[in-house]
Amino acid sequence: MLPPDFFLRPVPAVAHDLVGATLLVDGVGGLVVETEAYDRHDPASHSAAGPTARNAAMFGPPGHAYVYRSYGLHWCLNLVCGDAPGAAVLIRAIEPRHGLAEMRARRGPLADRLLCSGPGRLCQALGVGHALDKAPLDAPPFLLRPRVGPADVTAGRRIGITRGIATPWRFCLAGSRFLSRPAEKQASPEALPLDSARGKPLESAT
DNA sequence: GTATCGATGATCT
DNA sequence: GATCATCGATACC
Repeated sequence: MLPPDFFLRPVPAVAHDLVGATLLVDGVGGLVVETEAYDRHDPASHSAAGPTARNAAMFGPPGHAYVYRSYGLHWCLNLVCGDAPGAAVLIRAIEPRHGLAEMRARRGPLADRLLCSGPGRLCQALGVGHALDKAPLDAPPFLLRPRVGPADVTAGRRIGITRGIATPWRFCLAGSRFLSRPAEKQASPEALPLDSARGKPLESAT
């Protein structure tokens, strides 16, 4: 179980700390390896324009799920959290650890690395759908266990959005083979000259 | 390896 | 009518 106030902190901190946590739905799931943070003052967020029927869960109590349909065919799972209403963490990828047979039955006979490597894929693999919108995360079918040891977590730009693209609120477990896409290179001081020559440096958040 | 495109439907302008 | 917090197939390098 997670500490009671785990979800009451600023969204980027929660998104960061969810990397390495274990997430199961009816016993099926594994290690969270990729997350993204969204909040009310974020043009990329569903909550940016205020409460609507779809995003109601984001304005409800933290510690509950926000599940929405994406592109008409996929489901995406968020964990509502933050120190103000309208914030949530999108779960983008999981390293499959439990219920592999169930996942393959739902997803097809795919390679393990393709089972949960994307927000739509993981929802299909774990059986997450609209029925779990607004469901509490501290009760069945959910099971959330915090990360045990230290983890090497990278921050980078979020994926698949057209606004707020500079905000580095995507968090990945470094070196994981189960990400939806590779993590961005981290701007370490020594590598800066090389990285700058190769690509654009991250712009600052806000 | 990257690029592009169609599926498909709720949501919002 | 346009826009998606996506995925999988296909074409090409």
